[in-house]
Amino acid sequence: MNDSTPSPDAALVSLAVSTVVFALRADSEGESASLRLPLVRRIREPFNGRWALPGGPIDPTEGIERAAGRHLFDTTALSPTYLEQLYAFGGIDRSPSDRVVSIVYWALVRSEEAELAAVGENVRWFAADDLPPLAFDHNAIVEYALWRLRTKVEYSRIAHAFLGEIFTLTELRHVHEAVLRRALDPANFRRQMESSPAVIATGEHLSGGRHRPPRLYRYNGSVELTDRGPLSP
Amino acid sequence: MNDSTPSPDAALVSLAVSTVVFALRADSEGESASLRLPLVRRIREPFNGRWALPGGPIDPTEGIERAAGRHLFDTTALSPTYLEQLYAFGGIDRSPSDRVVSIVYWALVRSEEAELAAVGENVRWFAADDLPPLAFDHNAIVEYALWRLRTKVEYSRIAHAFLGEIFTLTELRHVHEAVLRRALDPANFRRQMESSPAVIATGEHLSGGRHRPPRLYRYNGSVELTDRGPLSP
DNA sequence: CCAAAAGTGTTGAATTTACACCCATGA
DNA sequence: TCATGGGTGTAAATTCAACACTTTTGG
Repeated sequence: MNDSTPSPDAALVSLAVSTVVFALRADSEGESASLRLPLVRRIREPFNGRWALPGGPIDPTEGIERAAGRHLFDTTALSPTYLEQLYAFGGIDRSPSDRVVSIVYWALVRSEEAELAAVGENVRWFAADDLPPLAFDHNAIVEYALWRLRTKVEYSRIAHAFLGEIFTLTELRHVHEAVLRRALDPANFRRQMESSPAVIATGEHLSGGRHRPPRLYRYNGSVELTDRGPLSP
Repeated sequence: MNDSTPSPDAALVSLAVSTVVFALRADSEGESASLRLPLVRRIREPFNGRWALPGGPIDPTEGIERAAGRHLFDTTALSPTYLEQLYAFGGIDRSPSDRVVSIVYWALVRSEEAELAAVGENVRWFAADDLPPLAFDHNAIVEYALWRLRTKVEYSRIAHAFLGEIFTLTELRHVHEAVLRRALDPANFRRQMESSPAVIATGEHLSGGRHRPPRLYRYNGSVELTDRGPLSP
């Protein structure tokens, strides 16, 4: 960026965005849920026919985060509740044909939103920890995104992005448990959450369950969801 | 990256790398040290004459991290001990003339190494928390890099990258104190470091000081410096 | 009234923090 | 021997983790 004149070689490196989108889907019959992500089938070389992360080139008139959101919506009809930059991948052998630098985002969507996704012959959901061989270096990218999600759940409030406006602490705990793949103590989890300013009891209760009606909570809008990089404010 | 054919517009978005380099310099007369970083003066529009982060375009035959290191060496002669990707900046109004996406790295260099930097009319060191108005969005980028450095010092062992092979715990503590800008309890700091596998006592002592000779330590090479992103292994 | 989830209380362990105090050296 | 930084000991405060126990609902 020190040199404002694009080098004559600039066009030889193409720039693209991709997004790793996570949703939570309740396992059949069980209480637990598992992480899933949407992939799109490639319809040209290289890796024709393989599954890949949704994405595409950057339009010169849009910011890169916006480009990620647009490609995601165009291919899957998804609008994530959370979107953050993951990493820029720029190794020279990522693509066998051309040289591509990919700026990858990761995103979270609510389960209801995930239902609306345009699923079809060329768009499908996969279990995040049981993927087929993907195009390019996308398996490694998903691994890294999973690591970031699991790390960040423990110190930020991104888990809320999987839920709606109003939720019970048990629902929130189930999200944490599904992401971290281990059971959490309900009593201690409750105290942790209530001691943080991020969640607020509404005073309402959820009726209709088979047992004691749990309290309902909502997000504290004045608390930032999490740091989303340098451009948050 | 889903579309392997570069769009006809690809050349309209140029791609560059920049690096925020931190070094520690002892303040005159005092015990404390302060963070400094090298900037280069721009010699063309836009922002002609302003100071900016070292960087430049990506060569199609090199990886982006390598490109960052190369530009850094070419303009300042510095070889950092630590280099990690910071963030990709891609807003549409970053540059008044063209559209540039910058992948920014941050780096640490040892003090001795910093002495060797090619300082001149167009390369100078600045105090990290007292910068003039820089070109583009570089002030904001440096702020973010500072935040990352301060955050990461607390849970990783990157502070070692400011020191040589062998060091005393007091030297290491001074690094932490300079980065965090607050005093740390020597007794507790010592225990923290010794309880971690990252540092190992050599058994040697440093003689020549004015007081009791302190023990010398070295890094534990088998412990990763810190996570450097998805490409570490 | 019973089963089961919601929610509270309590205790011991582990960790953090503050600070008193002894040690070893050069001058 | 004294000033000073190197290094150890220790106890209070805080946080964490495990789990017993009480509450509230539907059936």
